[in-house]
Amino acid sequence: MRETTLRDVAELAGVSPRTVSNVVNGYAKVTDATRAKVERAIAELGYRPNVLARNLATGRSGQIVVVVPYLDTPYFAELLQAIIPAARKLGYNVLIDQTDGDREHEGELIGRGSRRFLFDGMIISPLGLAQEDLSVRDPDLPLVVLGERRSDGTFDHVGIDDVAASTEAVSHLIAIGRRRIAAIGDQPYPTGEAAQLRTKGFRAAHEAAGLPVDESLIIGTARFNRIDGATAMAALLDRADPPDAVFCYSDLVASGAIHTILGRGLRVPEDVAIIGYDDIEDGRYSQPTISTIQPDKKGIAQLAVDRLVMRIGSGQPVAGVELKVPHKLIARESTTGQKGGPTAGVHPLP
Amino acid sequence: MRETTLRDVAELAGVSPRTVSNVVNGYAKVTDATRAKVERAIAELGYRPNVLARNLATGRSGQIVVVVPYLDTPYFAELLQAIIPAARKLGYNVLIDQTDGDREHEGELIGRGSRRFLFDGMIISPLGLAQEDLSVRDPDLPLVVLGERRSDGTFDHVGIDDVAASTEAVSHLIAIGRRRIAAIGDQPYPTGEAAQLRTKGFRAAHEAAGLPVDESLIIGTARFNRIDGATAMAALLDRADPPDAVFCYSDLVASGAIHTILGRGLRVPEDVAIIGYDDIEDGRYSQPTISTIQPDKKGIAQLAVDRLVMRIGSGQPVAGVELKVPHKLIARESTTGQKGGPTAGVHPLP
DNA sequence: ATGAAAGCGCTAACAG
DNA sequence: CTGTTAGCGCTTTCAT
Repeated sequence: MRETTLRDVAELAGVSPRTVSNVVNGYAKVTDATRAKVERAIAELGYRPNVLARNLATGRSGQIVVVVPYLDTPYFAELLQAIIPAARKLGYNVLIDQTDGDREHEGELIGRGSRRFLFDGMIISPLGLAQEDLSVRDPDLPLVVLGERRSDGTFDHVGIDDVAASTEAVSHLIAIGRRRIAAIGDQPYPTGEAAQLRTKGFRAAHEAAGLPVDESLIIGTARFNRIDGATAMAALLDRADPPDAVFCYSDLVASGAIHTILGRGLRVPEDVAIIGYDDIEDGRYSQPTISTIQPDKKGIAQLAVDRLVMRIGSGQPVAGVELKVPHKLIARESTTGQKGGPTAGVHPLP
Repeated sequence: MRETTLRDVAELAGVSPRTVSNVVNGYAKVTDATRAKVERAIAELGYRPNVLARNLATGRSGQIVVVVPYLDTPYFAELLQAIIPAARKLGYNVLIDQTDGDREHEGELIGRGSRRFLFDGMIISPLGLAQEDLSVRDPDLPLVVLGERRSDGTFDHVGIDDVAASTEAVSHLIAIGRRRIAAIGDQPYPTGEAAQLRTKGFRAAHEAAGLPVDESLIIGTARFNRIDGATAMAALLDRADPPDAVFCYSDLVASGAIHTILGRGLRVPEDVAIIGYDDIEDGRYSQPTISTIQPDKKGIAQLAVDRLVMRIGSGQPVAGVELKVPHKLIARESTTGQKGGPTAGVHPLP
């Protein structure tokens, strides 16, 4: 049995396809009488518009793609969890791509290539792409960039103020009396802008407190994973003069660092205080709970989707803007040492 | 400037659209000479086929949708991470939906409703849907179900042998000398089949060892999250006769339980041994590392995608089958107590 | 406010 | 092996 088409509906309702289309899309003005007739016909036939046909006719797919380096990194998973419903609410389906931080893969995506018609816009959290790479792309692709890049004026950028957030994190460590503070996660090369902003905050906090920065306490890592934190922390503890606090560039790094510290029989925060970044759910349940910088993930998701849909809607190129979303310092056991029940230190959920 | 179309290519190459289509899709036999001509024209014009048009013509979207309850649950994130490349390799794009375990939402999806033409098939990990609900659905939708359901013969089901795996987990606790073993995560109601299978394994292990089951040690939880584990564990420790081991129905539950135990100044595994389920990455880094049941996630992803694509390809309905994927018991510190470096107890990655 | 008709760009049945 | 041609089902300009 053939699927019922718009034409079938038109016939049954005794109107033209044009009118049915109008009713379905709520377009032009339609008499209440005809609208009722059409709607009855639709109900009777169980008609559902064929999205594929509509896509071809309109030249739009009604889909946006979200590109992240890793899906199983809690931060990105949590972000996606927020983006999907926000997009759905505006009538867009979400396609997901993961790139493993591969520069070529990311580059191909923003160049659009073979999947050109598959999505109307893109939200990307680049890892492998350097700042300049972002400018070499399909200029017609509506684009919103997440994380630590700067807009070149052709796309929007949504993120938190990383330097300010990092400064707060390190200032917090100083405020609780720590003086030998290490940083884990620096990436002093073109694609490591995220990391560099955090290092900048690390320095700023020292300067504000009138403390010198021990350069040897800034440890670089290729990625922001647990293993990186665990390894870097081991190196720090092997020193003759280990730090009494560490600013980790992600909660995952913090988790790895804590693992190493506890594994050596030392205590957190008594021997070494730890603060992370991202406020992933794990940090609220780890032992000890992890102090962190909490970006407003829902805010990021909502803003990114709103801007992207706006860009798609406006046929014209829109000037790219920098959008800052609020963040918050969440002090938990890994710096304060205060114990509590399973939800101690958890920021109240909305 | 108009996009170049297949017709433009045909013209430039001096052949018919039909031939260009053949070349692009590698369909019928084409002379090497004409193929070369066409390919040159394609390159010259920078032609990219319009997926939207192709979709309409073929009646297929080239997309599959993966439906999970929560994206930010590590187990699902890790599974998705495996599914996406597997699907991409077979030429399918992946749409992702999260349902929050909402029965209605899941029901609407397998009924297909308005997005009927948007995807050619579905992989779903149902949470809110009971076994019977799965049978009430669009019979033309190629479907592969993940997790703990049974096939009703119209769809495929991919999963591990939960009863066997659970039995192994509990037998492991018995093998290390524990006798008062609790279970956290039972769900004795229609949508709790996953949980019930694990409870079945829990009983089976006791029976095999000739141990009685203390029914009061089987704790129900609404979900499999950290907070559920933390709360249930607190109740267990409040008893006059607390358990000396706990089988947790997910690693997240285990993580919450450990949080509670350590928070009370008790030790894992000395005072209470813990084993989880799923082998999420967190478990390899938590303190202590968590013993668990490791399902072959890549195997599940590959099998699910393969079967689904096969179903889509065969126009005819295919008899649904039960597909079992291997699992493995991974003993880590939370049961063995052995310490190690950051990767101790980690199952070697492929 | 509604009808008629021309595509959107591709695929595939039907020749040849 | 290749050309011709008729749609896929919807949107949308142009009339009326």
